[in-house]
Amino acid sequence: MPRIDIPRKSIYRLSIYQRCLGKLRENDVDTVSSEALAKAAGVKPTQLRKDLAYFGQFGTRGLGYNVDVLSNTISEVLGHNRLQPVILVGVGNLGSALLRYGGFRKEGFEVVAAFDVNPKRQPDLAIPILAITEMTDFIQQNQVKMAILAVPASAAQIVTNQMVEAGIQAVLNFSPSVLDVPEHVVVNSVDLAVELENLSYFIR
Amino acid sequence: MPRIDIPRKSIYRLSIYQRCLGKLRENDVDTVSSEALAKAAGVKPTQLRKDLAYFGQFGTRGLGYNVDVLSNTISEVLGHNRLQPVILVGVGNLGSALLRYGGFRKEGFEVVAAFDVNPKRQPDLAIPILAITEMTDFIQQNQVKMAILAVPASAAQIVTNQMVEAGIQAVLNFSPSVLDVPEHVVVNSVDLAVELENLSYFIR
DNA sequence: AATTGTGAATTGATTCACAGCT
DNA sequence: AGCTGTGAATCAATTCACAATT
Repeated sequence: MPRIDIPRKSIYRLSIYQRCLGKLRENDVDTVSSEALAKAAGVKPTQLRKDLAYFGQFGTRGLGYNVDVLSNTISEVLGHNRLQPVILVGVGNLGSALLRYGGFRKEGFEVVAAFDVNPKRQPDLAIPILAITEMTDFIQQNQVKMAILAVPASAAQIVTNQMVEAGIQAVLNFSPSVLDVPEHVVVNSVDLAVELENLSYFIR
Repeated sequence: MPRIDIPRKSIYRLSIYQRCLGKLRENDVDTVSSEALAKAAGVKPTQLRKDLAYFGQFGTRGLGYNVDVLSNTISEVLGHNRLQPVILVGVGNLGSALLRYGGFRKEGFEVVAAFDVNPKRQPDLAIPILAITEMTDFIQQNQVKMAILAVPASAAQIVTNQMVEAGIQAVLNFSPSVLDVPEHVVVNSVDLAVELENLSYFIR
């Protein structure tokens, strides 16, 4: 599978298309043109078609795309047809908000456990909050591959090393720090302060 | 100022460099080479130099960069020397976590008010939570230019229109939707589900 | 001797333009 | 006739290679 040399941004856009297709589905639309879908996703039609072309041919010339078929195909490409288990590390403000945030499940992810240095009880949450010392075992026993990291910058690299050691292959990093990971591990960082700073540059 | 045609990613990286410089400062380092700083920021030295070159020449050949000088310069470029007021709209799980998250202030942003359809009291917060009907006036009276949007997808576009109408020029969007805004408004979107989906693609 | 600053080369992503289906 | 799929062309970002400077 030529996962390499497909632009990462294309993969991002696939998720956006997927969400737009979901809405069309709800409205019982069954066919959509690249023009209409692109508009909903905020991109150009040619870009949408190019993005899809990396994975095959899913449309019908003269007609457009079948909403269900395309949606299923994208699900398959993104590899989230079955529920993917995720752990969350760092149950501070942001961490606990993310736990409560239901949006993941709908998209095929399940936060199966959370870890913190001091695992104070959060009784309104269905998910167990465990001591960080139990993390390695948990990852290994449950074959977890994905982690959400919401610890302070000072702990980020240490915790990451531990997770990677235990078998984590993908990290969604909310800590304001640059993580150093081996080749085979993917990191996506969401840095709130950086996003704000970036915006402030663009307001003249 | 040729703010146009400077890659947006360069601006992002400037923020990262800035943070690394902060750490060096704390450790009383006063000179740093492009190589060392680039390493800390997770980029190549040439890229760092190119990024800086968009704005001028700040280094000394044979020596490197003065940490204070460079840091101040970047602050100036990013335009956050003075505290920038920000409003937050949508005080749900994510929204209230963001309010509690102190990280913004340190980086030059102050959340001056929060808005929600039903402004239930959150007594532990220093910031007033106001009805969304008061938003327009507040924006205009306080000349607020930046907003953090944390409402559900269904409300996102409507609220955005209202904010933009009132004078907001930059939006940090946490809602899972593609926002349609006029030319002069900047949007940065952080879509948690999309980030996870993206990661899940890369774990074979 | 060391390290920046930068034009040229390269690599990558987007858009165009149109051939190919239905 | 309409809309997809795609090679070619353009546009953008990164990296190289080295001249310039301290």
